[in-house]
Amino acid sequence: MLGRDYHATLADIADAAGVGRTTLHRYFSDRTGLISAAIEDSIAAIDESVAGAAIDQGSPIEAMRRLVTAMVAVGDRLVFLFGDPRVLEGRGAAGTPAPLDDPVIALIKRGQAEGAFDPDVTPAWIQRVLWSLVYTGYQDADACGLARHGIVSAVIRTLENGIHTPTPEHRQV
Amino acid sequence: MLGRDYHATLADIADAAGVGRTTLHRYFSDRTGLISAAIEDSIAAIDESVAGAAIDQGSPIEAMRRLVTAMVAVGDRLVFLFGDPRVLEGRGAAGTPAPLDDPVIALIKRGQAEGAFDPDVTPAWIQRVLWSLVYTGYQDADACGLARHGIVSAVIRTLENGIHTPTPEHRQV
DNA sequence: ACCAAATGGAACATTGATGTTCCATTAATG
DNA sequence: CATTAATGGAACATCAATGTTCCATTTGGT
Repeated sequence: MLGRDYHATLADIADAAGVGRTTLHRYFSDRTGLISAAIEDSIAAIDESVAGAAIDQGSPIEAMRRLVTAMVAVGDRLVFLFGDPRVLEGRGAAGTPAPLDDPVIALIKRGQAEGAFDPDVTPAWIQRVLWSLVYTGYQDADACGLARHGIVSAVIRTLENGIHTPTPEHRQV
Repeated sequence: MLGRDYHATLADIADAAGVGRTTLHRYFSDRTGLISAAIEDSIAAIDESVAGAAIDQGSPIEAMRRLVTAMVAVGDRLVFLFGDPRVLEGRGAAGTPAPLDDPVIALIKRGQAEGAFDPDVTPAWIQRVLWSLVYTGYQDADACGLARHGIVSAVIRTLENGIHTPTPEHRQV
């Protein structure tokens, strides 16, 4: 709910959750508390999903495909956390830099070192591209004529080859 | 300003513009009026920039490169118009579908027909990818170690080739 | 210098979201 | 069935953003 609209009213959220606004306040002291709880929950879910992808193992390309799959699976959490820059704003200096930044950057650097990924762009750029394609795939799936299960393959395909017609050596399954 | 934060306070906007809040109200009857004016202005600027790219001429790849350049040049307007889905929400049925959808889709279809672009994904998907890369490039330029002038080339490079190490036949200038 | 227009600040009413309190109703547990 | 906890609704105070009015000041043109 907060992922779809970060400024949703507490009344709307309560309605969407099927509870009264009073009950919502009983569980979360104030709006900040609710947001914090949602952030913690989302980070945990994302961490778990990404950890399951074991991106430090196997070939970088295969690892990246597993990562995309894992990210799309928790797309709603990603949209919530990173869709509105204000969500994670107060957390920059404090603790976690971002839930999954470090292992992803490590994977990208490994892929560049092994010759799998474009070495002429920064790892940070590749990371943003990854994120933005996952976001786009998850967010605009229906607008792009993509079925839910088609998101992952479309994201992987475009992430790996861009929009050019694939060359034989880069063709994937 | 509204592009950075769609929910910016009128007082903040007035401050950023270097005028008093009263003066702001004198030019725009209410917040809706201000938003509308900003939308009109942004659409005009985008239309002008994209028209200058003449994407119906030349090879699809060259046209797409010109389009990316034109889009990055009006990145702030794009961020404002499409960054928050609420901005253009009330305009769906009324008039313009979106300022530049049709010519871009036409370019993509032409590129697919001529064998330049991946024919196995929908034009709508390619369009979203294009938009999301431009958005990412414009928005996160500094976080990705990209100088302002490096955005266009990074976006084009990744859009065309993905994150794979480029093959000789696909290498660009 | 003078006048007209525009500006910015202050004060005010209004609105919507929020947080709180109280109470009736419902669900769960013995 | 009786007791207890949880729930949802209503009412209220608070606060921030908004829109309005009024007035002193500044700006620009003559």
